[in-house]
Amino acid sequence: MVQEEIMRRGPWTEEEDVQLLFYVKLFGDRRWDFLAKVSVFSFIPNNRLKRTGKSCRLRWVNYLNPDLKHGKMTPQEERLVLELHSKWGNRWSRIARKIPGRTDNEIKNYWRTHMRKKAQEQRKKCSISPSSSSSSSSITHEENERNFYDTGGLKLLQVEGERKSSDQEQDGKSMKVYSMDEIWKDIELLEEKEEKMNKPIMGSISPLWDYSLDSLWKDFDWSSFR
DNA sequence: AAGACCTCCAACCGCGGAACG
DNA sequence: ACGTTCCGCGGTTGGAGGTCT
Repeated sequence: MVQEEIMRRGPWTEEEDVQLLFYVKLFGDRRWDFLAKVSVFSFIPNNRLKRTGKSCRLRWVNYLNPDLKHGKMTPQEERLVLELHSKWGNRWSRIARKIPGRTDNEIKNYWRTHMRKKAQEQRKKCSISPSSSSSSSSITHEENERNFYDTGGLKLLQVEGERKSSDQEQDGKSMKVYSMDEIWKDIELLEEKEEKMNKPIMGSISPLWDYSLDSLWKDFDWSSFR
């Protein structure tokens, strides 16, 4: 299609963000393809959003949505991710739904980088103590690392004695680490503190976000949104 | 100082499934 | 029932910025 040829790709500009916010405000955050198509034919030349519906949705879901938190994962959130991943595996969107303000992409990225680190540390341990890799095991370190991602790092975490395994869960034995209630309580406490101090504890917010997009939120009347 | 390497994360791709005509 | 369109998900990639040597 000719239209696809003029579609922009790559990083979003601030101008595009503003345009997307405008169209989301106008049409809601559901009909992405429609939104993208309509925006291309805008009568206002500078307001034409040359992006696919898919790209628009991604930008909104992962960045522009005002419900999102930005910044580092808190220890509470990290624990929650571990807990939920051990339960559900790589069901990122499902995990994300249980962690307010975090996206599946964010959690996925977090998991990949942090769990890779853990896997590498584990690999080091393996190489230091070759006895641990018995001759009966034909699993290479690379495979081990891959297994770590695929299984949610359960095997390696078991070695570390940090977390319970889903196998155990299936056996009906539950090794208590942190209950969901405890985690949620932790988050609530943290948020309470945050309110009292009138200062966000939940991660550092990107200066760009703070600086340029803040004004956008003010301009939009989110209460009437959808 | 500078090049190599690493980490992080935004964005893309491909696929499956739901919705709709 | 079937084909088409759209949406959402999980996996992957690439670039920017940071750290190491």
